[in-house]
Amino acid sequence: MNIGRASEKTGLPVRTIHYYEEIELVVPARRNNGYRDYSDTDVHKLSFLHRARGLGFSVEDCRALLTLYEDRNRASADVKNIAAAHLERIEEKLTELKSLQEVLTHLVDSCEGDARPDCPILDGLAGKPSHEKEIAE
Amino acid sequence: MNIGRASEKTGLPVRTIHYYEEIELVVPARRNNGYRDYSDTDVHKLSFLHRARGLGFSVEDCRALLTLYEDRNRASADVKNIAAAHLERIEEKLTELKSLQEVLTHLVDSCEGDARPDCPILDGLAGKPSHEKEIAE
DNA sequence: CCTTGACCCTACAGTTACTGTAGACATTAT
DNA sequence: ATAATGTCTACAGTAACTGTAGGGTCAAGG
Repeated sequence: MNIGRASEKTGLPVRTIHYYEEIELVVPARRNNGYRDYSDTDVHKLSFLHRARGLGFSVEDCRALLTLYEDRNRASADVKNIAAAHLERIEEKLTELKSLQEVLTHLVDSCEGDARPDCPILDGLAGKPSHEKEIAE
Repeated sequence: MNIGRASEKTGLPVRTIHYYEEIELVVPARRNNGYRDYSDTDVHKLSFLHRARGLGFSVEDCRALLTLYEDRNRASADVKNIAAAHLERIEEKLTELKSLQEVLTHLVDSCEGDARPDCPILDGLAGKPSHEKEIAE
């Protein structure tokens, strides 16, 4: 399929898809007229990139993860190691997201309506346990 | 405290902390000798930035979130709207992270040991329901 | 067949968010 | 006192896009 359709399907801007070809992350086939021709597999990879990049994984992280996708015919020990390492990072991110969510939820719930100059919940923004006090340096 | 200590406490490189001053995200006090002097509040903000950036929020998103932190003395309707909007995005990210986690977990579990050329779990990488088939374009 | 509008191409420049380095001053350790 | 370490500013470089210009391609209507 053409790049425009691939862009629609994946949510990635055309220019970004161009870029991913340039850095050899997703290199599509070409038609006789020079147009890029994206397979469904290519589109999967692009969707995956959209996701993973949006979650703060670097392009090189993504390259490693895409390798899992492509190297499934090869020795799986390496594949497993890479995947496991990324799983750990995903779990960390999950924990952090949840705490961010909690803090914002409290913020919305408890500061609604009236201003509270010293709302202690905000201290949680940085992940600091709420019982800690500010200590002047 | 000095920038080096702030760097240790937050996990952010010194150069990045410089940058956040340059773009007026976290502007510390200065000592007589010209050294930056970070308060605990500054360190909170930096830790928060470290987190939120790692989770794929843009610097401008972070600026809005830090505004919540600083503007707690002001009208809270705007604050609430901003926080609520970000909560939605956090929930989306949570969903995506969880599905990424699930896919990688299956990958590690089921492709362990022996190579499976057509492991259907990999299709999930792009978030595609597993019953869908590849259809040549 | 011709044109017109939507889509595609490459190439080059600009932006965001850092990151590295150099040269100089300040502070701390021996 | 001196050496190591920490900090300063300023400028340059990198990663990951993003915008734009100038031109070719294609499908539909006249």
